Amino acid sequence: MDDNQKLAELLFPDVTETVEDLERRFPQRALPEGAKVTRFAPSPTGFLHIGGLFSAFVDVLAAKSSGGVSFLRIEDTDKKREIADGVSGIIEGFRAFGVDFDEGVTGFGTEKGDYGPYVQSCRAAIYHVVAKKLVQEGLAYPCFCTEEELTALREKQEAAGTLIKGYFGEWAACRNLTFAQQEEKLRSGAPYVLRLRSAGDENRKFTFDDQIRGKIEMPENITDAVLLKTDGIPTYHFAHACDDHFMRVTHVIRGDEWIASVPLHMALFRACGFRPVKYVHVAPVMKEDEETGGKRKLSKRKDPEAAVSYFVEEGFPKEAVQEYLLTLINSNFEDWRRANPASSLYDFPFSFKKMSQSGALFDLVKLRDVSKNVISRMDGETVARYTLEWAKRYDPDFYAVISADTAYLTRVLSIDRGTAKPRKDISVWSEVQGSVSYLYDALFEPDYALPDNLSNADASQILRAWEKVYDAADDKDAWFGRIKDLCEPLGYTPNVKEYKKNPDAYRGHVGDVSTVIRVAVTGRRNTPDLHAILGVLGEARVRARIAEALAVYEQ
RNA sequence: GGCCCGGUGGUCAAGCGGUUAAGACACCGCCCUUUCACGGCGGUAACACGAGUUCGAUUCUCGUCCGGGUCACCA
Repeated sequence: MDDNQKLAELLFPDVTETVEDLERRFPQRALPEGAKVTRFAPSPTGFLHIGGLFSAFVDVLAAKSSGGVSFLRIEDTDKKREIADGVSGIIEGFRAFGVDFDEGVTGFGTEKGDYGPYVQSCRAAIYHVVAKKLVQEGLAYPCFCTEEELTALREKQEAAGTLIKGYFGEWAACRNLTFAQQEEKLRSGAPYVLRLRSAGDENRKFTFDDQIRGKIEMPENITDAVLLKTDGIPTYHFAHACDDHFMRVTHVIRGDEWIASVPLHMALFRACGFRPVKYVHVAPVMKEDEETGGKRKLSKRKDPEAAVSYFVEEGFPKEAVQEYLLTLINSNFEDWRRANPASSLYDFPFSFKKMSQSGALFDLVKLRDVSKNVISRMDGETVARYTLEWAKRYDPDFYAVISADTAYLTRVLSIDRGTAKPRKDISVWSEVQGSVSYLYDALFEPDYALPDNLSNADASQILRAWEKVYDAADDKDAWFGRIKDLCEPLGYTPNVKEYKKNPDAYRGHVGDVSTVIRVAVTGRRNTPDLHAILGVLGEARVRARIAEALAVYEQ
């Protein structure tokens, strides 16, 4: 038994399984040619960032569009940051926005799929099998340096002005310990981390092919990175190599802050004898920074809209957020959507290459526009259902009013909807109340102010005349015909063009007459189709409101 | 500082040596219209800078500047 062998036994006496065993336990996936296997791997912070949603979308899009598999893995290797239940919030966020993984964690303590466990803290045994093999092959070694020693090393390098900082070569004190020294330290119970024995050469470059950016050339990794921390838990880097290999991931989609770690990752895959994955480094979602006038990453602390929960609270339909994110992912999405209004977004011919290399500013204004269009395509019933759902949670008072009669709500929200030119005035559910309040007596707060060219006396005269001819049974044309008939006797013209040609000849035109009726009935100047509103309100309430308005104008 | 990435209108972006430099959002104007929201038409507005290469550069090369990332027992 050589020293490496002895060291491996000393370090991992309980590990009996081999890497070959693992290869058999997690066989190659039986997938069609070209199928992509992707994963989204957040830390369980209980918080789903909009950027996370963004890259998760890329994960499932890439998998679905290639006949592959996507899964959710939880990276909880940092016990210092651990919080009680960090996964439920994330799962909830995904559910709210319709992201559906094929495998992986499905809730706090639950998961599905054959390549698990999908929570890293449950995979210690797997990492140790690989670690043992690396030690046996002399590719990893225990390092007993203390935090203070490492700090001192950093300072020395700083002072010496070394170009590369870190634990490597000459600086790596524990790299060349003899077996006897290692054994002695170990037997004395000294804490240690396991480090990679790097075979890299700083003067040698390698290139890898990023799926978005193309070829990137970098110097090889030379540092002896930590593989297992003192507590035996792997670092992100080592876990990445082991997990993405045994979970048979083909494409690692992650934030571009990881580009700098690729040399290490390549070295790790090589040392472990794993076939490297393909990398897809996506740019972060940015936000305009008022202070500097520049761009910065959307920040969890400073920006409420960094959390996906913000969008559900504000009442953005999930479809709107999906569509908007898709436009950021592939800018030709909008054109495709226009051509395929009814298709599932998963049918979109998505491509890594079309993704932007630089971070896109998250544009709430554009989101609202997308949302407005998304909602305009829904029928009244759907809008009612979503509104109810939203209000129930975020606006109980409004919910109490509208939930009393959902059929009525549907009629209210069907006004000017479902036509060739549907109404586009709602972009978030929280705006519904403002746009329909006048259709509820409990929410009705009329503003009887008239345009400057109309006096209270004019209004009263018009309302009194209209009251007499109003017939709730009229269809729209007949109804408007009666209003036109009202015009001339009162000194208005039914012909707007005529009025514009000769304004001094009239007191006003049909528009003014209609406005008076509109203001009296709805308490506002701007509304959707008045005839439809009258129908929804019903004759009794219309007459009551006219009376109320008259009381104001005639006082 | 070393290494890496990026830089087309206010925003998201097409573009891949020759274009009047698309489109969408926002903004402005006009039209349509009983109001609004739509819809239609039009408008303002961009290749960071400097050298090359080339008959010709937004496109290729180099440099400068600016922005971003990374150099942990965090991911």
